[in-house]
Amino acid sequence: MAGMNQSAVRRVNTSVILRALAVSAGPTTLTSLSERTTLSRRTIELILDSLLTAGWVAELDRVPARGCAGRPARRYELRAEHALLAAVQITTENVSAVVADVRGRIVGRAHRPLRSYPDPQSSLDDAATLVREALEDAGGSPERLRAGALASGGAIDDDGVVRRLVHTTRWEGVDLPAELARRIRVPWFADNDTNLGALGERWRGVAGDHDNVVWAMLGNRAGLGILIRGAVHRGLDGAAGEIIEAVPMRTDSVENRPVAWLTSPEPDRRAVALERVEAARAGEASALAEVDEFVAHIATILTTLSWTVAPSLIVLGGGLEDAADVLLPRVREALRAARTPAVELRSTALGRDAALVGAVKLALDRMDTELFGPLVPSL
Amino acid sequence: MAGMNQSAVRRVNTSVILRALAVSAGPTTLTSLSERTTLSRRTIELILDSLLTAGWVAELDRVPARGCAGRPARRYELRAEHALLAAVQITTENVSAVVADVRGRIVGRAHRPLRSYPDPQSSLDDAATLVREALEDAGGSPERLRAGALASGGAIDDDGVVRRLVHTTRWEGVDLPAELARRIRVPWFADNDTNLGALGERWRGVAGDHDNVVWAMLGNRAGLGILIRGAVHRGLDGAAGEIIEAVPMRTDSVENRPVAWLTSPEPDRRAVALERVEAARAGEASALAEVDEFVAHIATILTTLSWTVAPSLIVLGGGLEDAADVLLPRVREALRAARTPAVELRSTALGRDAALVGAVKLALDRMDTELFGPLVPSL
DNA sequence: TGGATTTCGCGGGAAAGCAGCGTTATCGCT
DNA sequence: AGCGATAACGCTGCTTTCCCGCGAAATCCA
Repeated sequence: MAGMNQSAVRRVNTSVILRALAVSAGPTTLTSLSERTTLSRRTIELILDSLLTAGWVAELDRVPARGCAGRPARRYELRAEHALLAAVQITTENVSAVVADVRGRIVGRAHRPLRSYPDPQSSLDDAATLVREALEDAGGSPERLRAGALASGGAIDDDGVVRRLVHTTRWEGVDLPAELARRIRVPWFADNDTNLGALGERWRGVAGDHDNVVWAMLGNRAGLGILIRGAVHRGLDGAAGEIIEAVPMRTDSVENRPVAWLTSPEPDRRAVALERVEAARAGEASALAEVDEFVAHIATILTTLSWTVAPSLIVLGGGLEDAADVLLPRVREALRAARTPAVELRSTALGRDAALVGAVKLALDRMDTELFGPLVPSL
Repeated sequence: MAGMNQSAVRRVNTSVILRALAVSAGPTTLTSLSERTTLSRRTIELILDSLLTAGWVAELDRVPARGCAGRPARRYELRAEHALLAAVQITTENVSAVVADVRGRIVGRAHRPLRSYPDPQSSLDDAATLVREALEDAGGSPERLRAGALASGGAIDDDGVVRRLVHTTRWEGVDLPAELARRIRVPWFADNDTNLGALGERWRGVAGDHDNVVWAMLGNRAGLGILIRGAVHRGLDGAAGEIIEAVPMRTDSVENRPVAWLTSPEPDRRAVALERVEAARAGEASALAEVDEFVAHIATILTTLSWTVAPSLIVLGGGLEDAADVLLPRVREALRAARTPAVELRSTALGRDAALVGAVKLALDRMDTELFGPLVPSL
């Protein structure tokens, strides 16, 4: 229940202007910023001054605007490379890292198989190494790195602590941000990979206009990423969306049919699944039956979601996108038959990068908060 | 993406001070307000001045503070009766209205059976009449009424329009706020009764500290009210929580056993249900079996919720509270057996008034926004 | 070449909050 | 009853921040 003062106003307005610069494609003029932010020209002038000296913004040459009269406007541009963000994803098989600028453009990458998944410490060592490699790949000096975020499986709570993970207890209680900050000295954050998938999809993928989004990976592995009012919803102990924990998987269940291996991290299994999908495309009866069964399974889960979370968009990802042509129409039909609300169903636009893109966004948002304070007076 | 200016600061701070006055039990001093809001004494002085002249705040006599030295402080108090809020609830059987002050104290009531539920227009006429009666009961002049809110069953979207209602289509598309504003000329708002139950429970009930709450009515009638980050979550077309729409109810299903009539709006059926509960308390085998079956049904739904919405608290209401001693321990046990996250389970503290209390809170929040503007710059 | 258009650059002013200090009223102790 | 300690009052002056508006500057177009 904290009040506001003028410096809070300045912080908010600075952040607003930075965001306005970030969303605009090219250079921007004072007038355009003024219109979009409802702030006066003078105010923007002053704030841009401090952003210039801080290095966040560059002033470009003045160029006469072709085709319209008037004095040429000063043109400003976000120096996207002024700050770099790191994102790492750890799966059971691999660890991959990207380094991105504040616009979300990925400027460096690194990828390798994990030495030993069950062991948190060595995995986190690998993660840190990968971040350094990605930073080198980006050609960026380490001191430009401002923040990082980790995407991992399992239930991760609001503080980034692993609360639960299928098939192993060795990660439980690991404080991911703290562990990573020990290895690479910037603020770190962590979240579930499906949650970050949803976040990424809203930032740079297919979920742009939607405030309530579910990013769904359903199959052999299963998890939901949930955005409510545009923000990740973790729930108690990060359990929101961890449906794989809900039911112990039976060997005879749908999730163990080959087609459900679409979501598997193992290439061999994925290949088998894709063969089944191809067979279904070709009209082979047994493959079609298997797909139908799988679709029914997916539709059951999504129907439940439609009457509880009721997102306006569901994004299929985690491998399912490779069978989008087969799955999407069938699942849509099943949802319509179940008379659910008119939820939109799409395939991921980011593919395997979804969680990494979301992790970049997480790091970016948190960096913003650290620099400018919370935009909202916390009541 | 709107910037902030000083008048926005003043609006925010005025609202912050009003809220601080509202939550404090007795009269409050400048110093105490200053500490709680982190605003300077001077600022609070000035804002209280305008609130005094506007009638929102009263200054009380100075009384020496017993037991501690120092000049007696000026004491201010929220004039709770300065504004009145109306709340109406329409069920299939009844319509009831309350009038409350800004503290949420209910100062007037009215209640009567509904003439004809399927007919929206006559039902809304009844609702308007009841509000006038409740206002009379409160002894308040109509011009002190500032806003009103309606609680109704069914899927109600963000604009207050009924999108879906079991067993009838006659309410579909009815713009509840507009219809009520035609009859009683204040701003009106509408929401689902279970959503408002959750909101009420967080404001004046058992859910005070919890940000993610599910208010659950499960049985013959069924619906979930969902709070995420403290705010009502409606979802697409208001479908969030409308689980009764998910599955067509079968005559042989659990929801049609007598014990499930706990949630029925019909007194006769409720009486039958309570008899069954009493029999179970007495240890009668068939009643116990029925209760166990009902508990399993409830636990199934709540388990699903624990892995999707993952609230930190689930409140049982809508009639279930009358069997709390029987249901709560059994459902808790079932959830524990299912290894769900450690969600808390409680019985409603507001009982049948939950939705009405929540409606008062809804009207209050919206009135606040109308008076002081949104607290957050909308990005 | 000159009018129209658009932005620049800056001075003045208003709104809001903050810091600080002497004043005032009360308590508790002698 | 008197006196120091205490805590709030009431005010002046100051800082920060934003807004308004006007003359100047730079460009386009006829």
